[in-house]
Amino acid sequence: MENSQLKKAGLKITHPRVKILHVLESCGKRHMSAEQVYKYLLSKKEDVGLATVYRVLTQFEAAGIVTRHHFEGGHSVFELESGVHHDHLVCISCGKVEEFHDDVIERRQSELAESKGFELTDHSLNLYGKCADCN
Amino acid sequence: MENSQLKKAGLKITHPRVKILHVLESCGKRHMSAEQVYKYLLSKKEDVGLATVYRVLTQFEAAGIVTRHHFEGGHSVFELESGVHHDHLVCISCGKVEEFHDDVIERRQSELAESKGFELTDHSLNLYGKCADCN
DNA sequence: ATTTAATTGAATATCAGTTTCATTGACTAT
DNA sequence: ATAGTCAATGAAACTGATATTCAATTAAAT
Ligand SMILES: [Mn+2]
Ligand SMILES: [Mn+2]
Ligand SMILES: [Zn+2]
Ligand SMILES: [Zn+2]
Repeated sequence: MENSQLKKAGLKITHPRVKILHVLESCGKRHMSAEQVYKYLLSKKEDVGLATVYRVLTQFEAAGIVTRHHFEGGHSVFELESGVHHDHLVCISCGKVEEFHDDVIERRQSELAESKGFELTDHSLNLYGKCADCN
Repeated sequence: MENSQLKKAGLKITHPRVKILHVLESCGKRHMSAEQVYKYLLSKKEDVGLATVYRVLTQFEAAGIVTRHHFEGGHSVFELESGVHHDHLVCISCGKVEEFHDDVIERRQSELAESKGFELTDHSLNLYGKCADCN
């Protein structure tokens, strides 16, 4: 179960870590801010401090358990690492997030970086617009 | 000269606004944070408050005079609106920023959004890596 | 020159996120 | 199971980027 993930990452099996991981796995939203995770836990009467949520999410990121994204508006959102790289399409009206992966774009990015002499380590591609429901 | 840009945007021609616009046009760096603009002005003995720099840059953005970007690391960077859309390649080591435009990527983005039923309004694509000098 | 509404700088507030520190709790070795 | 040890926690204080408030100033209109 979840605990093996923590064990493998060299993290002690603590109540907050187990709960936070569980939220990410089972609450339905794939992309959540620290604030959202915290409030969700509160609503479930789980007693976890906000500082701990931030700390644990950062540890999970370092351990490769989650990925952090910076969408518009400053605050980070986290999602369980799926193992498959993808980018995001975000509805500016309702906040819905769709994921996509496009080989053509990925390849072009690499070519571009190479042509400028850059050794690419990372990229972020976010498309913003209004989703079908919000139009 | 610069003043017509302000006039056109319906902004009064004030000392801070003229100075800030002038920095963006003539200081050499195309991409600057509010902090950088502020310090540059200080170094030139121009007496402009930091709050004003933030305020004016935000007004310039609303007026379409500058574009704001959110690169990794929290703080916004601004550049004069060139009229030509482009994306960015950022060196994570020295901070150098290269601009690029790729029709293939742009087209694919539109297609992707459309296929998901999104009406695209904006996007941000940033590539991060180490530039030739930093390798 | 006078009027008036916009703009400014300094100080204060905000907001997400981080750090500190005393307390609690998870593993380890009996 | 028990005790010992060090990591993890929660609350509160702090941070850094940016926004807001407000009294004083200033650009434009008269
Ligand atoms: Mn995702
Ligand atoms: Mn640019
Ligand atoms: Zn929507
Ligand atoms: Zn570099």
